[in-house]
Amino acid sequence: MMNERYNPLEAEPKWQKAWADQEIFLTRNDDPRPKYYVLEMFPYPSGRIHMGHVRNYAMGDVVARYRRAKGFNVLHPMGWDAFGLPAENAARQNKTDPATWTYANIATMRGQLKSMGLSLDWSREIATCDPSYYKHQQRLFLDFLKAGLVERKQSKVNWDPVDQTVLANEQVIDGRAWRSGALVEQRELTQWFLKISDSSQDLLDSLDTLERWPEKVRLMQKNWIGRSEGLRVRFAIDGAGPKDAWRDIEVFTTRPDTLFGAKFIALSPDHGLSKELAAKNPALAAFAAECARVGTSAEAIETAEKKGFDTGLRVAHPFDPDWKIPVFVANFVLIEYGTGAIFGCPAHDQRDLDFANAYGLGNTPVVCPPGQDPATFKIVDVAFDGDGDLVNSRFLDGMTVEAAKAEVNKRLCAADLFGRPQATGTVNYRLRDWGISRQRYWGCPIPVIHCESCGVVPVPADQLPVILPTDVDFGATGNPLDHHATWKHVDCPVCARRSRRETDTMDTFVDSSWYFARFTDPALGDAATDPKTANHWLPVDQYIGGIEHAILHLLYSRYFTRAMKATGHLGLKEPFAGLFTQGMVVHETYKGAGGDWLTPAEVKIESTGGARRAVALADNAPAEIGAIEKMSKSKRNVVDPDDIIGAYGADTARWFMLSDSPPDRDIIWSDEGVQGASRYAQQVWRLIGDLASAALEPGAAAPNEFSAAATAVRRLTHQHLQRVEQNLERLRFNTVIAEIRKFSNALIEALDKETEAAARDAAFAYREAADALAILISLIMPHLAEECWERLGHASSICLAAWPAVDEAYAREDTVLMPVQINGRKRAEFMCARDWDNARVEKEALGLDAVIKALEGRAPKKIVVVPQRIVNVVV
RNA sequence: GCCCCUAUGGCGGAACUGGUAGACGCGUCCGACUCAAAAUCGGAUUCCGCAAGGAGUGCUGGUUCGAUUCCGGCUAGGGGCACCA
Repeated sequence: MMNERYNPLEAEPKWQKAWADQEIFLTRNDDPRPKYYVLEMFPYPSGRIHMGHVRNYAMGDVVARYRRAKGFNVLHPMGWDAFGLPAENAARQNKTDPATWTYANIATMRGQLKSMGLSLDWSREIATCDPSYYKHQQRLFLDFLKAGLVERKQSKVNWDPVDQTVLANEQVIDGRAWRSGALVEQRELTQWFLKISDSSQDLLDSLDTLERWPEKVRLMQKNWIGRSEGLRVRFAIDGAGPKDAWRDIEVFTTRPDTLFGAKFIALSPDHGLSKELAAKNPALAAFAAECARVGTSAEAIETAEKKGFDTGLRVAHPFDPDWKIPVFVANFVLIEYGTGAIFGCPAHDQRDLDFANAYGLGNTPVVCPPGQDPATFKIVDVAFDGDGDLVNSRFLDGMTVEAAKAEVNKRLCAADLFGRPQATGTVNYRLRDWGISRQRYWGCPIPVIHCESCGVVPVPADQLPVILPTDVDFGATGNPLDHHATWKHVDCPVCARRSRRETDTMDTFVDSSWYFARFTDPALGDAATDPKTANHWLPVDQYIGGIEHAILHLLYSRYFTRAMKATGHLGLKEPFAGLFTQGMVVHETYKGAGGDWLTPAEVKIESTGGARRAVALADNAPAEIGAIEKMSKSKRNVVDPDDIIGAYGADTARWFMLSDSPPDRDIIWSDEGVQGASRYAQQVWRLIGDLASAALEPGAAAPNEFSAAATAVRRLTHQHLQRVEQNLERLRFNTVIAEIRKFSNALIEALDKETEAAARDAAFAYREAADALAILISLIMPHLAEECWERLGHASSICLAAWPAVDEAYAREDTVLMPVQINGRKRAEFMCARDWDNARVEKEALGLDAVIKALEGRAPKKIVVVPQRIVNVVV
């Protein structure tokens, strides 16, 4: 049959326009059908979309289209994570202002996303840099402030000297700023904090309720929160009198069982006692300064040897007043964790051992590993941190580690030191408060005013939003808001005195911590959310994004949702019921003769006799094919989605993005793969054409009887439908695609066999198959599917078509091919009816020629029959 | 150092809760159509072997009638965390 080729470049814009004109993807909040909220992480408007976006949004779109077909009222919105440093950097470089740059990027990227044919409700589009969005964020901040969820405190911060901004601990990678890459310095600043650490336990406990989150992400968050149970123990300082400010040192330990192995106490250089001693001791002051200079860089820390300074102080062992322990200030003790002081047990902690060995403090093993003789067990330079029985520990001897911990805990909590219990059981968390202050222009202004007499005064609600001024100077470094002539000077709302506006703006993670709630009613003018609407839509049923946000964005969003609940904006704690983290898009890298990176577009791949060679297009010089890596500008191994869509169409790009690799793993972008996807689109187009001429008219009634051939076609349809559906539910898009291809392959084969003019029952079966295939295809290649749908004689959009119901009677096989094993090796197979009992199956199997031959007259010892599965004969 | 994940043909990968290993695709080879090419169609493609047959899911041991799947030990690759006491 003659078929014209399908032309995606013509069809795609046509259908995109039709969808927009008919407002097919507009979602109404008052739609009575059950809701389904699917959301992909919104993009930063960097300029152009990249292949990672294509993959992310292609996945979300499959989910959205599937749920829509299944009868759900689907919310599938899109917006822009629009504040952030790149806009400011661009402003400095190109003398454009950040707003102009950002909105221009948004316009470009919106156009690109629209060319992908995503089923998005564009009427809900938001940009976080828009005052209509950040107005509510400022309001949320003030509500949190009032509710005691926000705190202003002096703290040591990570200072990025290049971007002139503060970084969260999480934004410091190997001692360098995650964006600028500059070496991070330490500075004391007064900062705004969201008190996320107060919610540590709740954030930890609730992880167990997030059943549709990847186990990996939950584990990463658990480790990040870092709960540890231990004991705070006070050691009395030798010779200190009642008048002394420091009479004891409190340490935090998770190993109180090793107390009899203690050889030293170590204080952080930032510990109060260290500072006090340093004030009187220039040598110690010099040591502390040296520790600070080492900084936080990974190289420094990794190469730094354990160093300490003997303060000369001695403390008494909690269980023996005559046992004196030296007190050091040491470079490896962190002030932020626990109490900023530790007791060192060299035998059972590697760091303590390294330190003790350096300063000749010795070690006493107090936990003996099972099977070792305590009399000969020695520690030299490898500490033992495993389980065992206590030794050299007086009343603890013979106990397990766990029992010894409990015993020490009991005794010390009951003991008295200077009128208080000597120890208290404590739970420590690694998670620290979320510093949100940024000394930047392009962010949401923190809506407070600093007044000399009234202190920190919130900006009154009727004066919100505090809008970013547009007349700013990016000439100087630092925060332009700080240099602004008029913006920062305002009258105090309370006493009218001349005051100073807060010039810090918020961390952009704040912006992305509630956008999913705003999408539920994005035009709402007087509140961040309408709780009724937001509670209807939330939680997000399926959230999809990159693994790189496994900790920061997701943890902050979880906290922010709790804070919004506490202030009456939302009624739930967990914003994302289902989470899926997709893998990256990777590509080969190419290096030219000169050692410079080449883009895939600059290279031609030739394959001769199985060996692949790359040749630079510019000069025909051979190029080196390098490692397959994440697409990045620096390696130049990027493929522009526009180029692909322009050459093959969006459907092909979407199809390829979802085929081959499991969605949570990296996918290798390859030209051959794209061509394969494009070829398949044409194949479907031809197949639908053939089916259309073999099929009954749309909506025709089913005949009463089906021939064997017609029944076989109906089986194909229902079996593949069922398998596609099962794989869709698991978000296994690669196997969804494999099943769709199997289905169409089988239909091609069925049509080939059809020789006589189609009978009515067969024509019905082909109609059913064609409609089903088009609907399956529509999830991934929606434009092609519309074209097919039209060709199949349907008048309305395939986007409105209902998901075909699986008929179990057809989906189920009533005969199965039964393999027969002899001693676990397959020797034969036979067709077996579903209703045969085991005895019949056994008899049938033993009667097979191949089985009789393989048995060589031996009598079976045992015959295992697994119904519908397998027969195994044991001899 | 600790924690986690992964390992299957030439390549990406499939295999439901232990039941025919290699689905589906990419590539390659052969063939058809064509003056030719592209496109398309048909066939082959885990390895060894002409075949019968044998081996085979990183290595190694175990449990089982039966192991890619479960358990122990190892190796390699990837990711996360980290002077966190």
